[in-house]
Amino acid sequence: MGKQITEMLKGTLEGIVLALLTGKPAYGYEITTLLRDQGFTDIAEGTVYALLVRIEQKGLVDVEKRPSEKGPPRKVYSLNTQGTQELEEFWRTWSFLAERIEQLHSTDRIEGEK
Amino acid sequence: MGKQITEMLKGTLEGIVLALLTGKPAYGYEITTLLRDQGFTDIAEGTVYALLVRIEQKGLVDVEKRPSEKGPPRKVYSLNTQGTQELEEFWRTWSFLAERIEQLHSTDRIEGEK
DNA sequence: TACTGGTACATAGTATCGCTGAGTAGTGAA
DNA sequence: TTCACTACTCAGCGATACTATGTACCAGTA
Repeated sequence: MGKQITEMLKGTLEGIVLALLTGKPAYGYEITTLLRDQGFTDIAEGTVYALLVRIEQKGLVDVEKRPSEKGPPRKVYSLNTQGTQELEEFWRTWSFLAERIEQLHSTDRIEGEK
Repeated sequence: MGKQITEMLKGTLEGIVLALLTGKPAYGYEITTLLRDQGFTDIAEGTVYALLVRIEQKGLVDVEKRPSEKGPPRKVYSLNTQGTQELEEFWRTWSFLAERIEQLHSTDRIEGEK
């Protein structure tokens, strides 16, 4: 997919992860595989963990440590009130951007047909 | 709009500018005002000029210097073949991302209604 | 003349964020 | 013991947008 997606994920990946956490707490490794399942095959593990540290420090999630049947204990993240607000703000920002870009996309196509 | 949009623009602003240039060459100052008109009110002039330098160095645009009636000469940028290809790649990447995020958005709304 | 404001471009320094690459550790199966 | 999967951590890097500032040209006006 090239390098474009890397830059495009900046600012959106956080929202994507917050959205994944809506209603269903999850731990880092689980989130990574969820992302891979959804088509983001190239997202590095390290990226996800770093992001989780960030949103925890921003106070957007609550963390609970739980033992795992296999492997080290898990850190389970769940969206709190502040995280929910941040997610809503994310959707507003995303919609703003997406609307304008889609508009450019359609006018581009019309130009192209001339 | 906060800082979310700043991060979200990374990777998309270049595509936005390339799209603006489709079929109609433009110069930096003009592009800045175009962006402002389209709702991107907070984009700094410096950001646009830096981006234009970048896409010129990448060879995505052709540049022509033209005198202005008012003020210093303008640098008029026009999309070339390579730029057009880059823009097409941008649309593919954007569609990939937008589809997945919109899907998350809809499932989020459904979750929220429960 | 001096000043203001609009036009037009440029750039040094900073912060953010995702990626690379490597490492640590626990578990179970071959 | 070796491998593979699970699970988390971290140092260093590169790309990009923002801040702040500067240069320069022109027109109107007090």
